[in-house]
Amino acid sequence: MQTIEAQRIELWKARLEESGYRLTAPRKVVVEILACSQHILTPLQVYEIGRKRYANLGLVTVYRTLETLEQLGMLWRVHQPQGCQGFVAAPVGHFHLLVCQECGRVEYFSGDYRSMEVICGRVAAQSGFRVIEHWLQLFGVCAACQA
Amino acid sequence: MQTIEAQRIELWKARLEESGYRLTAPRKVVVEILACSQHILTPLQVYEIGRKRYANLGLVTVYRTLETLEQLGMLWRVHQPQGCQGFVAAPVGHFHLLVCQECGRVEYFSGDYRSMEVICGRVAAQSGFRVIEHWLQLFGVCAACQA
DNA sequence: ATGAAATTGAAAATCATTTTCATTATATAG
DNA sequence: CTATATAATGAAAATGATTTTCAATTTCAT
Repeated sequence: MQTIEAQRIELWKARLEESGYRLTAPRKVVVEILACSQHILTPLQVYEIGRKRYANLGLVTVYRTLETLEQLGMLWRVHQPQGCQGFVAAPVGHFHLLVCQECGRVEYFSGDYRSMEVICGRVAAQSGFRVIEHWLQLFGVCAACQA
Repeated sequence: MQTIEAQRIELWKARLEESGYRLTAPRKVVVEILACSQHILTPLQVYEIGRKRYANLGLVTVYRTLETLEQLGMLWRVHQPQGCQGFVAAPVGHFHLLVCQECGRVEYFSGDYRSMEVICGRVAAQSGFRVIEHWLQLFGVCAACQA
């Protein structure tokens, strides 16, 4: 296959190696699961899916790999009203998340970058804050879950 | 005093009573702390501050009171990259948060409501999602912490 | 192939939060 | 104002997610 997911898997593996991490079997499993998932996955979910492919996988290793992938910018931790344990593939470029509250499906959208800058600038001027980062996230129900 | 904070304390107490909750000493303590705080506070911080005023205060009661105040719409749980245990007073009206990453100070700003609606509408149309809720939050360093 | 170093998984520890439950405080009826 | 039903409390125990520890294993440069 030469899908987006397949490309992402290769990219993530290459990035791990470039960053000095060894390409181990458990790491490959975690990478393959998350690079292909369009749903938010918790560490436990990754562990359970992963064990079907690699029976000896440890939950601790899942936690450690998720942390590494997040630090390297490949994963995002997703915050939701119901909890903040989930991870999804970080998009390439400036995107925001749309999350289905039923099934955890995630879509990426490009916020209006211009107006976001305007808002940040205005808020910075009024508050005296130096604004560093912004979060914009939408929640809803995906097409499949509406049916 | 007849400050905003004093008004908020009275309002929150009244709301608790209206909603059928008893106005107990521990609840008053928690209300008074959070109605006056301009910083994000964790349950443990509320507990520690509260014990100075009411030595017998229990941490469990703090948790329960925070939950109640959140359910009644008076408190917001604040999500941050570093963690999601903090609470602040919910603003009256449609506002977003600006959070100082050094000290946890919070300011409220009104997002551009119009353009937010536009974004939600566009994203809904493109994705097939029914969009229910949005989060917009800015992070930075407040004036005091920059000095 | 070899060996140093990184990585692993199991078990134990930790930390925040929730549940349980006997005791206490509240507010309402009398 | 007192009695009383009930809500609320706090201590202890339980839970659940995450982190630490550590001996055994795997990886990869030599």
